[in-house]
Amino acid sequence: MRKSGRPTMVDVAADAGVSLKTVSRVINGQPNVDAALIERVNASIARLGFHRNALAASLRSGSRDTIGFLAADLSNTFYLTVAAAVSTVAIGRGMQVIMASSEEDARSERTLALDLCQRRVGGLILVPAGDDQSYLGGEVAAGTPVVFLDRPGGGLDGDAVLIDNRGGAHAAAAELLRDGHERIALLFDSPSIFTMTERRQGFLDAFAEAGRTPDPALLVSDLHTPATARDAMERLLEAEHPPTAVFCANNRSTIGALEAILPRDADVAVTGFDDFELAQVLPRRIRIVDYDTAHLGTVAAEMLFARIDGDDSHPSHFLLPTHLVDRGGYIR
Amino acid sequence: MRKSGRPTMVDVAADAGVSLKTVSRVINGQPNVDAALIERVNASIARLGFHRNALAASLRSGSRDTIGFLAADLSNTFYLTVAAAVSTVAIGRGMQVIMASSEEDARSERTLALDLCQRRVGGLILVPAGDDQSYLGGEVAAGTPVVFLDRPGGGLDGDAVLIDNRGGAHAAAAELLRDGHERIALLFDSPSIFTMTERRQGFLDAFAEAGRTPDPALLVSDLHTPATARDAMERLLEAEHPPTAVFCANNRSTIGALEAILPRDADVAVTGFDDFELAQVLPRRIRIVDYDTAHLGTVAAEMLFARIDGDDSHPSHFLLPTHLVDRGGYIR
DNA sequence: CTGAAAGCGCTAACAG
DNA sequence: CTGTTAGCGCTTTCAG
Repeated sequence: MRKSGRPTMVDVAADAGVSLKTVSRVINGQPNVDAALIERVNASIARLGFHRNALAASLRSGSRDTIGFLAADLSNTFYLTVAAAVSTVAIGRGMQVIMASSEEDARSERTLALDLCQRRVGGLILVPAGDDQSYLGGEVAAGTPVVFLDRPGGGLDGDAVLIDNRGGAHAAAAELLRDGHERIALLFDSPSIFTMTERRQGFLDAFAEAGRTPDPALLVSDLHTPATARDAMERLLEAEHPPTAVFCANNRSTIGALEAILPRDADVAVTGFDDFELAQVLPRRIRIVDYDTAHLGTVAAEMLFARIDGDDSHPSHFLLPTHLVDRGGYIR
Repeated sequence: MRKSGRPTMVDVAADAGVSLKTVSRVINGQPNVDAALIERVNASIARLGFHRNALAASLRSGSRDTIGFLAADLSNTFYLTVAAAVSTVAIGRGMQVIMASSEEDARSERTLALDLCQRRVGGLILVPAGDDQSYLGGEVAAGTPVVFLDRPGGGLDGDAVLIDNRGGAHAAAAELLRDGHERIALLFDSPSIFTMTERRQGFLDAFAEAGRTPDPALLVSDLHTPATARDAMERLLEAEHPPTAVFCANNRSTIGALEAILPRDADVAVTGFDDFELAQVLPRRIRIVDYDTAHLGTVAAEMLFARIDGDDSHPSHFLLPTHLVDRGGYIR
């Protein structure tokens, strides 16, 4: 009967000598089927090695059984951790996750997001690479909810799940100021990145509140890698008036700063945004603006599923709290 | 015309005043369509905000446009890195990746793998959690290729992409022996894990080749976390005859061992399997059995696509080479 | 170059 | 409790 490889429900029905609909009922666990028939159908399913085609099922029923997660950079541990959390929530709901990465490219983001929509995902968690997501307007209107993650979306009204970047940076800088530091450096990446401007702003806010102004010579931007951050830190340390403290706006900057500070045992207090592996093993104590990365994914997934379940309240922004914690610092 | 939300190709055809088939041709870029009609159809597509339903397309055509990646533990950076590499290859082929995690549970693995097959993935990359994948026999026979990753599968003939665990551990131990170490400890996780028994075997092989036998008191197993590895290392250091070197069979063990060794500045040479973030910043030089994690994913994806493209040669095993490298060790 | 008809494998509606 | 009939949205024949 089966012309092309896999057995279908029609084959099972023929084999079991029942109707197609009875097979469907058995497979979907619907009530009101005679026990003997259930037995017979199950036997045929096993004998033929039948597996239901989920694509056909969802085409007909219109149900969605996957969600999309479009990261900005899947090679970044941060997004991967988020992705794992999203996946856990989804699987708990019997759904699976299609993941993709825009590689921080706005055009890729658009292509991939629309591609996911063509696959009729039930919803989309999106880390914006570009600043305009209005191209998703049609999909959202047609009932595919979108939740922005890590960065707010543009041109589209949607939920967003963000780290409290500004609050965390503010707390870090305020603490350094309270500790009496006069010269505090700031190492950060490109100001075109949302999280970077937020963290810088938190840093500056703390100065403003203390009635202070940071030395512009100590604010270094465009540090994309630990190596560039290390070089920048080395220059600061060798300058005439080196900083007594440094705030690193992401973990790549922190690692780079430490690569400059530790070998020369420089007397500089270090506070960094983002935790990292092995921070515990550092030979000196540093402060970290920490947060629960996985929770970001969990919250995003839960918001998305709430929308899928029909929540049509006004789009909201969730701010993930941060905490200042100690890392490293064992006695040598 | 559109009763339920999204416009369909029928709607586009009606709007453009052409047949359904013409719309299909335009959308799929098939030749032999009048330029004026293409124009008209594209205008209608834009006006209606049409997006093709990829599910319906692949149901009818039988084509597959996703592959499945089933990791053993998506919260582990290793699998996440692999996943990212797989995704990159897939997207380069216009396919997307559905990811899931069995959480090291054989039953979950089975459920999720079969679920992915029900979604008609074009192929499956699988990190076995259990030791029997014969349940996939039917799917493989029906044309869904499977590639095992990190661990060989059981009960099913399939390609496998593995790290050269034994060779890497062998090289590490041989080097320590050449360096004259008499007492070399081995810290590892459960022997029920494939990679662990392979690495232990490589370690033991090196001893055998040198005509030596390791002290059983220095071989510690079942270290699942850095904390337990740290405790084990502390006990070894405080014993009557402490080791002069330690080989840690995974990065959790390495981190734990360092947490014991660094604070007391113990004179123990450290070699670890698996690199880790921040290994560069360590205050002392250690040796690492390193390998290209992403490449593992790339190779697995390429093997899978070769199968999808019809390669029906005998299943093969790919062994990813390892390299001994220095980490850490800046001048204090 | 274009179109009408059939059907992928399943579920939904409505009968019996 | 069971079966028959449509039809999801698209691609694939096969005719014009």
